[in-house]
Amino acid sequence: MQIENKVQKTNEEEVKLEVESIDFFVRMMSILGLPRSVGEIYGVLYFAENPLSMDEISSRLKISMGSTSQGLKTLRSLKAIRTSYVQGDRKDHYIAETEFRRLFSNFIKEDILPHLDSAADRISSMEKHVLANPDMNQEFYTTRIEKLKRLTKAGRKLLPALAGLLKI
Amino acid sequence: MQIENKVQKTNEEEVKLEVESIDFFVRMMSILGLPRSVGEIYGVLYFAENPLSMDEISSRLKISMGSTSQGLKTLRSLKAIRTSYVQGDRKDHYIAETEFRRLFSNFIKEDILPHLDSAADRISSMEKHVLANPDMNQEFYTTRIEKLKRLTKAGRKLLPALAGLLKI
DNA sequence: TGCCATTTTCATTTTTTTTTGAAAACTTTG
DNA sequence: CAAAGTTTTCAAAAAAAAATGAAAATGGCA
Repeated sequence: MQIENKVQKTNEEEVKLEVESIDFFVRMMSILGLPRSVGEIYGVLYFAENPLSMDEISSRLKISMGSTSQGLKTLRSLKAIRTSYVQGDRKDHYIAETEFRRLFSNFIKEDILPHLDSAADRISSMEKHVLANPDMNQEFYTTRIEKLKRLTKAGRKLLPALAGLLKI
Repeated sequence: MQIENKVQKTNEEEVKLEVESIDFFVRMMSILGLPRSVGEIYGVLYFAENPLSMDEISSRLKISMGSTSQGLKTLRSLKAIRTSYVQGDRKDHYIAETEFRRLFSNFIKEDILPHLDSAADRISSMEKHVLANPDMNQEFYTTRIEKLKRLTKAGRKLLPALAGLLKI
């Protein structure tokens, strides 16, 4: 009981701040194509002074344990949060990882680069189709395919470097 | 009739190439959060040797005129396609813009920067809530807010520069 | 100007994504 | 090792996003 109390947002400005934080991260995450609940959870954790358990998160946000569990899983896999041991409490507790640099780097590695890999395969298969048919306007098609190659190559180089440029 | 014929993909390799192109761009666009139909349309146009009209696109893809019109609108607003006049045909005709550098730059300007603008407002409002309540752990909250500021500032600088780095 | 071809809009339907909630699977500890 | 506490999973429900298709708007030209 006293533990819960310590963690509860009691004053008005704190509540308002939390609401804005949630709103902020819901939008941020939605740019990255992540579901609402993921943004909400991160939003709560970002301004939490103490580690929060799953049911504290779930009840503050009024979302189900299922969603909360899923959302925490996603955030964990992006390394956007980490667990933290809390004395005398059996539940897992979570805190936000606030180094955005690392967060982005993980997002790129996990959610973007795999697409680029499969893109490379598809491009070389396109190439085969063009070469297989001498009737096709080779110059036109080859040029277009070259552009795709350059695009994916640039993406593969640039995106991982991007996180490094973020001096946050 | 003869015009339609000229434009029709007649041979097998061409058809296969088109299918792969569509698949490629559907995935690319979905990374950017754009709907399937937008990727399909761009995929058809990317390997089209001649400008295509809306109904050619719609019938090749077997999607409705409504979707096609919407998709073309999106692509136009991203400057990913442009119209091209075709002699003796009253319909509008479209060709793909293949400079990805410009394409990305437009995407960032149109779909990302507006979010960063509204983010800035929200952050300054968060700041007010923290300052309004002296009971709050000022150091903790101020640090977190600083991080958000740096994040959005970095985004605003980095993202537009990103397109410039793409030497495609 | 009025007609016809073409494109856009938008209410409705379809599809996809996300959330819920209850059951199953773990985990800790008495 | 059993019982209670906690977390995960997953089928079903709800919500959100996208596509359809028909009506409205637009545009060109005789």
